[in-house]
Amino acid sequence: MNQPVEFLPTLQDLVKCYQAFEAYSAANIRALGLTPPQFDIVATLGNTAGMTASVLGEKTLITKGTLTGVVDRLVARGWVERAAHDSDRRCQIVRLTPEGEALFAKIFPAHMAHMAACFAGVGAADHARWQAALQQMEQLFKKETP
Amino acid sequence: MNQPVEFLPTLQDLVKCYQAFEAYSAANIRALGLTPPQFDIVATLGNTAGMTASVLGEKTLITKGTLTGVVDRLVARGWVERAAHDSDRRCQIVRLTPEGEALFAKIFPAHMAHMAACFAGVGAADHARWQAALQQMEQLFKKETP
DNA sequence: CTAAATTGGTCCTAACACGAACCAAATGAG
DNA sequence: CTCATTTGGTTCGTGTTAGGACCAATTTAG
Repeated sequence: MNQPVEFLPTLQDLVKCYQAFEAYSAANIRALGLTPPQFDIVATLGNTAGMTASVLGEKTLITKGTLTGVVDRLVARGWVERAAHDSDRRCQIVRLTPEGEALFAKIFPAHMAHMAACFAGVGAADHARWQAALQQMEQLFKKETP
Repeated sequence: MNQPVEFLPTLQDLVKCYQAFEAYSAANIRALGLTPPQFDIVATLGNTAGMTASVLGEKTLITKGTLTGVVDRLVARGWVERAAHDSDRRCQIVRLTPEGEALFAKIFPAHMAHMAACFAGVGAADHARWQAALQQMEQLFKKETP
């Protein structure tokens, strides 16, 4: 263990890369009038018939306690609604309202275009390399997580 | 614009990789008794004579409004103190107390060891590939950020 | 079938994030 | 020198976050 910091530059690059992405993406989402978690939920619900809150939490990686509040604010703005589940009375189906669908149709393509601008001129080989690297690193952390 | 989602898997992998790291790291930091931002600040101040709040904010990527509160809590726990700047009366020097230095000496190596466990068996070539990939991607976002 | 364990959501607390408004000190232009 | 601008920090409002306590509905074990 003579070089305890050999991996630090790798981690610093990971953090800097992620934060650069996050800053770039979040600025546009806020300009579109919502917060990143709100966009995440609207994008996940778009073009679906809705899903239970727990499934929505899994897809968006938002914990259930947080999800309640985020969905509350989207309901208050009229973009999302809760409905009862047919067979399991514990479940809440969360889905977009017609206004929410209209919002999705407007902002989702806009945000995709904003992100696509970053990747102009990037080829499939680059994507393959990056995805391989990221997936390898992800496994490093997951294999140590109990 | 026929393939508007070609880059999406890359972004999803970035997010998943970062969140796997964050979850693994944060769990250990909380087990050590502080929050990730608090650890960040203690680690940044460790083995220094202190620095102004604005420099500390730049190094830790914590905005100044947030920094006030995080430093407040560290001061309340006796690990950090504020001192006047010699020549500029607007500045606050933030630095570790002796108790803060002792904390740093205890938890910083512990957390490094915890992170090093993930990278057992990873060679320099892997680090080089990953760092290159992350730096390339970071530039994609930075060059589009005004 | 009844009791225990699990699951789905909500509520609570402490902490963080960001931006904007604000104040005091320092710097600049005239 | 004097006023306008910039800089360093604090404060405030809204929203996000994790985790835990909690409750009701469901499933499992015996």
